[in-house]
Amino acid sequence: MNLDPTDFPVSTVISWFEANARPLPWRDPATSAWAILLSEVMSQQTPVARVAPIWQQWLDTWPDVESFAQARSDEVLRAWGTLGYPRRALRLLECARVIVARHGGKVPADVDELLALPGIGDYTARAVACFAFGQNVPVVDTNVRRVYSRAVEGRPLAPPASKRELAQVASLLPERKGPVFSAGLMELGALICTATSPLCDVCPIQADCAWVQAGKPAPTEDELRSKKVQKFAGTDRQVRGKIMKVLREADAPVGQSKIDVVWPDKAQLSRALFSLLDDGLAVQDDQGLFHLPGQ
DNA sequence: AAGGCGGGGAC
DNA sequence: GTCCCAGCCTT
Repeated sequence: MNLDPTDFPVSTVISWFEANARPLPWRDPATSAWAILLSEVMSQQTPVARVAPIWQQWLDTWPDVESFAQARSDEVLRAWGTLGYPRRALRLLECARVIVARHGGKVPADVDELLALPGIGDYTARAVACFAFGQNVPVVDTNVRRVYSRAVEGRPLAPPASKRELAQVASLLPERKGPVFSAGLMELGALICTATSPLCDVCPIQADCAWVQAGKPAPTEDELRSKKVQKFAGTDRQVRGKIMKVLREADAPVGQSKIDVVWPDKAQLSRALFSLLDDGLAVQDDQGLFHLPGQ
């Protein structure tokens, strides 16, 4: 028994959000479009609670896109710290340089122009268009997919991201208050309609939720099979992280011996190191020493 | 469509 | 230990 999208309790979500929104620093109305873009990129796969303090420090160091565009890669990677997926930091630097070089230092408001920027995909482009420029475009992140999947389709697990969901979520958008509605959907997914233990008892749209009405069915075997969480312990990703930590904390180029101690499997260590060089996250100088990229 | 890519906190 | 997180990019 699905919920007809035209019956989705839009105004309930909006009023719930206005009463329960977390005071995230980038929700200050004075936040610039660049600072909002920065918050979105940092929040790609990193919980917002970890992002907030780094975001503040970052803007203290580089208050605007022009100043950041002149930063050196090694400064940027150190400021990024342990937010994870440091390729995002390099793409952010490229992104800022494109905004300065091709958009006169102004973050573009057009979704297609945003999509053309390095590191900006379907979610982030629309989040910036919506939250920085007030446009009524669908903003679909993991929270929105989960809320839509449960409340409208009665399915316990959000399906893998697809273009179809953009149209589905677009069909829910109200005429005027798209941005606050989208922020509300995301917040509902982050605080109430959570992945593992949703707080249905205090959910403002519980009475309309197709999943609740269906008796909160568990995921089917097929749905579970399509999930599959990624391992971390023992993967190249973990080894890369350990090497990057050495490079971030070094005040001079380091020799192979400083890298050898972070991981016992030499073949895997070598593979991880080469992949970092390939990604431009590490550089080897003419004496064979390793360091973060400069420039 | 699938798989790689960090790291920390909740359980 | 497992699971998740305001995804993006390449293949």
